[in-house]
Amino acid sequence: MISITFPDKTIKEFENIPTGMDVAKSISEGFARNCVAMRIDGNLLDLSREIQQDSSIEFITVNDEEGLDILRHSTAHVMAEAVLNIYPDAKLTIGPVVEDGFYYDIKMEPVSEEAFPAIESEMQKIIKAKAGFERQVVSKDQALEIFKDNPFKLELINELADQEISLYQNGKFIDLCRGPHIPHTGMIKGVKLLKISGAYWRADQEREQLQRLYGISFFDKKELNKYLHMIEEAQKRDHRKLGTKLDLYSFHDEAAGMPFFHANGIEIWNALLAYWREEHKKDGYVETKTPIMLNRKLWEQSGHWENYRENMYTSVIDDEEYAIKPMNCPGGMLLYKTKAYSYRDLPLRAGEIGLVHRHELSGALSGLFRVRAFHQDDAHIFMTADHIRKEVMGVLKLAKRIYSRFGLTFHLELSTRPKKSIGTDEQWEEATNGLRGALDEYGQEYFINEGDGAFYGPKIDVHIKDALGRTWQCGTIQLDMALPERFDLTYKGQDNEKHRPIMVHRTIFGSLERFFGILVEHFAGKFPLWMAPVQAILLPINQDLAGYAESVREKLDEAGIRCEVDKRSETLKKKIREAQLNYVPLIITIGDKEKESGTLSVRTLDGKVRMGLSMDEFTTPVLKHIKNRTLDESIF
RNA sequence: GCCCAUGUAGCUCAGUCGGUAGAGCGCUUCCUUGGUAAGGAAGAGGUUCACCAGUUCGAUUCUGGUCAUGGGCUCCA
Repeated sequence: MISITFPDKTIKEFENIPTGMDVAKSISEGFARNCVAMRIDGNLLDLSREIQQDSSIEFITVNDEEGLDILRHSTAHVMAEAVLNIYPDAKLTIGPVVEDGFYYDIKMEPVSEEAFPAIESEMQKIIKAKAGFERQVVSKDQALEIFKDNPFKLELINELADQEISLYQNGKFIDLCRGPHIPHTGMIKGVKLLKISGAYWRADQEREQLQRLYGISFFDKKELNKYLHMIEEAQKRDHRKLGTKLDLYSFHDEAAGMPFFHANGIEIWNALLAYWREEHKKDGYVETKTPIMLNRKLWEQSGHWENYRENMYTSVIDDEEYAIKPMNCPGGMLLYKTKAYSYRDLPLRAGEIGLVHRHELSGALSGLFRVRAFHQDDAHIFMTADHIRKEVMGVLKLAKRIYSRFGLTFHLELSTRPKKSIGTDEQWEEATNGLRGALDEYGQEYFINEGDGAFYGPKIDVHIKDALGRTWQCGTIQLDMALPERFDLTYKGQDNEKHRPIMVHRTIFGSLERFFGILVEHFAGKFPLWMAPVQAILLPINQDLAGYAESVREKLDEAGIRCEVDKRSETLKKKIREAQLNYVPLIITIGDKEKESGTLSVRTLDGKVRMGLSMDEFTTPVLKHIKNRTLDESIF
């Protein structure tokens, strides 16, 4: 007698060693409804396996993330079957689970999203049939025979080891698969096809173009609706839409990938930069500026001409070839070389808001997130090996200060020496240990990407997390062992000998344009007071008061509050509504009472109204709030 | 760069089975508006439907190409 304890504590006893199907059957009998798969001795398996008597079994329930992945992978099979039913000539390739759902790459005639309803209704038929997923193990030869009409599967099979090729069958549909799968298709309750795109077989541009169908599924229809609602919410804060609505920036065919910033956008931009400059000054940075166009010879010296040329914009001037900078570093090298340095001058922290241009592939462009012209908040820190730990710590602390100002959290990743790299083992060890030491001392947990560093040195990447939980790589701290060498940078040591400084490239925002876009989506357009393009709007309740409102605007403007008057001949109700929709933090109504008493009546975005504030009672807390750059919504 | 979709007024979009275009918002003017989420009326606005060719008596509509945008792929030393 063998007993198995199910997740909901029920116990089922078996006469013999149970098979997975026995377990599945007892689940369907009501012993544990939520079971989708099991883990035996640590291996994730479906419910169609033999169970050893001494196995340690753990069940994966629908609430587990793993359970959801199994469901979605099974849904990919269902989708593939549905596609085959509709397009018999289609050839399946692979169908994995991804972060938000699953996809299946299929060789078929290109289809558009118009095909989704038909595929979805075909999938519903398969789901309603509640066919069980059955696992079969066949020999390689048998597998080759079964999939003889599908060159992609044949390629996959031929790469597998000789024994144990598993197939999964639900109804008549059979697919090559490692598993595991849910017990039967009926467990798929909410399913939706999301998008379609082209993809290459084996991600190789030279090989067949496939159709990649994306979908998502849940154990519960409500979960699906919640997910679809979340997508809708994310779309509402799309920075491309909000940029138009809030009059921040625009894009034009005449300069693809090069954003135009409007007056409102520049107010935010300037607020960001003013803050950046203030924080960097505190940390002992100096600010520099280098030209955007530099002679080819410089790029040859830096190595960019050899390695990065296809991404650079070039031009010929007076028979000399020039390139627009894709990075700021070579210019920074020239700056360093204008002086002789003593060890006492180090560390030297030189920042630059540098405008760079990179000719990204046309298909890669996307709003402010992927552009061809952008500003990097770059800085180069020149130092000795002894400085590494402290300097890197300094950057981490600075990054934390700046990110938390926006309510952004972050995680850290350390990338180590790649296969193709320059420098000696000792140099890499010293550099990597420096970064690791700084990370350890900083104390926040970090991930390690072995071999993911740049060829010229190891790096720390900072990934921020926005209000929707999405992550973005913004900050980076890269040690560079190549450029100081190529440009023969030196400093005089205590020993009166020339030494090679160590250099770090670092950014906090990364690309200002991209960070701007992230902030728009993070705040959903509702910027904190210190960043808001229009901080206060004055609404005269009738046209006769427009002149007085203008005089108030001048006073507030002088006090340092960004302010506008809505002079339109509209009702107060409408003006307030529109100011709210544009997320103006301070909405001030001007009527005769206010004019007579010289006071202000202010409505904040939380809907609270304060009447009869004197100019001082208004400006003092507002200016303090702006100066503190707080996220706190309450001002008074 | 590759695949699919899209490109019509400042914005969001409709439309023309081929006969030179519409709505709402916005804008202008007038009337209104005296206190916290959309007041009313009239008017202007498209070098004519991204651009360039082709078919046609005639193209915004059909065909081809180009450019741009969106979703992916790839790329992001």
